[in-house]
Amino acid sequence: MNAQLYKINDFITRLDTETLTALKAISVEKKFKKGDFILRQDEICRKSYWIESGVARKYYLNDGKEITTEIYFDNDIAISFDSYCLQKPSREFVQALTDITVSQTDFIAFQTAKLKFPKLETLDLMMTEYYAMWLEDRLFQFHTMDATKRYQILLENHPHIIQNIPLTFIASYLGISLETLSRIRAKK
Amino acid sequence: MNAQLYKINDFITRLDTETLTALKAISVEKKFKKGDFILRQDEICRKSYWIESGVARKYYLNDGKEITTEIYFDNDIAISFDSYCLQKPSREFVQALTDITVSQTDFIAFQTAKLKFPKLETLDLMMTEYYAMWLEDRLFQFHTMDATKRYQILLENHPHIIQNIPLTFIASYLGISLETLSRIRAKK
DNA sequence: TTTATTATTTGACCTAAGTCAAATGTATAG
DNA sequence: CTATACATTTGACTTAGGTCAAATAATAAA
Repeated sequence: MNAQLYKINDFITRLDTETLTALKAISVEKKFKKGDFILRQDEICRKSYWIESGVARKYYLNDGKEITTEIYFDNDIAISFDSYCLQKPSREFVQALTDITVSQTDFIAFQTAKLKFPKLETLDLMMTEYYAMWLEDRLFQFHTMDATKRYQILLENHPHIIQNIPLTFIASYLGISLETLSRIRAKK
Repeated sequence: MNAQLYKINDFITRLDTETLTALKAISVEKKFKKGDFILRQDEICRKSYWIESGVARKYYLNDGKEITTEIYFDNDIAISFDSYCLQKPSREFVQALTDITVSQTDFIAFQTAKLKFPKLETLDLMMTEYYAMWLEDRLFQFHTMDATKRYQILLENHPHIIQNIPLTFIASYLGISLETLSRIRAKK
């Protein structure tokens, strides 16, 4: 577990019960089936989705081609970030890749709860910091590593990714073509 | 100006004078000369640097080669993000590319001020959201655009960048070689 | 099962961008 | 003003990865 996740975990375990209760009060468990859309392009992302089980992905269309930007596993939070923050139409889709269970929290309810429970604002900040660090790391990979290296790192962090997920999504997530990914896998 | 910047600006103009005074009280104006290091690798990033005038860059070393990750202009905030958030040694350098003036704010002083003035925590969140959106956009460019397109977009957003800044830094920032950038410029 | 349908692999060829090397241009220090 | 260092351009060649097309696998549906 990385340092920021540790920090977040630690913070949550120290939360007072009132704050925790308030958070639980605005969250609902939901289920989606494989292939279901959790969010579509042009919709406003009015909820955050904490993945309890299953796999999902986020993607957008670029010249009609799907570009997968994130693959979500257990304990990841799925949102279209700018759509959520600014409550504007999303450029991205979020889709279940397997049957999944999520804990869904309403944006407005969360904003309201933060006013009463300032520690939720701190939690929000910490999670946003975590996302920014994740983006920095991903950008670093695009900036300095070739396709093979990026694939190796993905495998190290998510060895199970090859079991569940069609290659197209993985290739797109890595920013390479399907064929190139197939060739990388064939070697070694 | 993008929507998030607008949101931040709006928030700042509505801040009560106590909060504003508290923020000013922990900020100091500083000057650096061209070439000076504002932050070195392995140092902890204990300050944030609001650029008032001049140009700076952030970079890290990868196999002995400098990779420029960000170029800062007026009103940008320079920090090594994870070093600042986690107060751990920085992997990045921050260096003045021209003589610059910054408003420098101490990390610990800011954390303390946030406890007394909760609106500073909200401001912190908004600025972190802004950084995450900026990273998402940059990642999008690496994910979907070729070198020429990325250069064009950089030029649109920062037409003055070619006046001041050596090509090596720009090429590195765009993730391409110096020679390729020179050829892109020669065309068109 | 058999047949569709969807995933993955493999081959042949092409292109964007990298590398190495040399030439030219532009600053800056004496 | 000249010399030395640094920046940029240009050329020749290489390579990672893309594209298009066809061949297999593997699933799901009938």
